[in-house]
Amino acid sequence: MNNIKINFSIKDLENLTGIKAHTIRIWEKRYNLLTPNRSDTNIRNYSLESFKKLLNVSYLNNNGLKISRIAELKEEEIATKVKELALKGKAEDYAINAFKIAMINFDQVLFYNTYSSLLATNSFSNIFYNTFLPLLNDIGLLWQTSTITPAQEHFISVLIKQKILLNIEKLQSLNPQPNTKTFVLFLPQHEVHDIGLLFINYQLRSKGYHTIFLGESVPMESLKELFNFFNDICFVSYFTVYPEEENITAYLKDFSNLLLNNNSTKLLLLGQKLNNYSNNELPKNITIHKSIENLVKDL
DNA sequence: TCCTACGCCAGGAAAGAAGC
DNA sequence: GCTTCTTTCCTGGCGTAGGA
Repeated sequence: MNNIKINFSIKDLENLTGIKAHTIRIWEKRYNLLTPNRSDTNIRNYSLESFKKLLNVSYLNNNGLKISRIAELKEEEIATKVKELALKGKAEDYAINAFKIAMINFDQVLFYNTYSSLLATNSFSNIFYNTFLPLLNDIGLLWQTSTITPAQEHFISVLIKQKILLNIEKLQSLNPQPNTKTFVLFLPQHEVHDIGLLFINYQLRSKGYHTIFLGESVPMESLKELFNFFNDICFVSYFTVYPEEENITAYLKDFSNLLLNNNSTKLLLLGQKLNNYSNNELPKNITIHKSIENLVKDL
C-alpha cells in the first residue's frame, strides 16, 4: 500500500483540503511547510505524504493553532498533536480527513480502523450525520472538480454502504409496529446514488416501521404493483442527479396522477436536486424535506 | 483558452503593547 | 479599564509571463 504512487496538483490539494492554492504557496514560501516536486516547467507536484501532512496542518489550524507554530513542529509532532486534539475535541473532523486519505489511497484498513474508533464513542446514526454526510458532500465536490477518480468514489461509497447494510441487518429481528403503513423506498430511473435512501431505510427500520427497499433506477409504472400487496403506502425517494431540473415538475405530476390517487398515499422527497426546486403548486401528498433528520422527525 | 507561478498591494481580524 | 497604535497573519485582487 505504501508503494502506491499518487501525485496531486496544487488545485487537487485545494479541493481536498479546502486550503486555497495561494495560501498553500505562501505557507511553502514563508514556512517551508511543504516541499513539492517540480516539473521541468516548475509546476508543483505533491505526493500522498504531502497531502496527509496538509490535512493534518489544516486540522490543527482550524482548531486554533497558528500556522507559524505548526510550521515549527516536526512531522511526527504534527501527527501526535492531531491525535491528541481528535481524542478530546471534534473527532468527526479528524475522521473525515482519515476517510479522505483512505479513499485516495484505497486503504480499507484505515477506513475500518477510523470507523471502529468513532463507533467506540458514537452511535451509528451520529457517525452517519456528523461524519459520513459531510464526507459525502465533500466527495460530491471532489467528483465535480475531477479531483478524485470514479474508482475512488465507488470505493468509499461501497464501504459506507456496507456499514449501513450491516446496521440494517442488525435490526432484522425487530418486528414492524402493528398496523403501520408501509414505506416504499426507491430511486427514480437513471438515479443510482442510494446511500441516502439506504440510511433512511435504516432509520425507519430502527423506529420499527415496515419498509420495502427497491433501490436504484425504478420505473414509475412498476411501483403500482405495490398496491396489490399493501394498502397504506408512503413512498420515499432521493433525487441526487435525476430527474434533471427541467423534468422534476413533470415527473412529480406524473407520479401524482399515477400513484397518489388515494388520499392516504404520500411521497416524501429529499436530495440535492431539490435544493433549489421551488414549485408552489406541488401536487398534493408530496412533501420535500431539507434533510434526512427532518424527514425522520416529521414521521 | 485555461491553468499555474509569482510578485505586489490592500485590507480585515486578532493579539499585544503603550498611554491615558 | 478603556482606547489607540503597532504588529502579525491571512486572504483576495490584480497584472504579467509562460506552459499545457
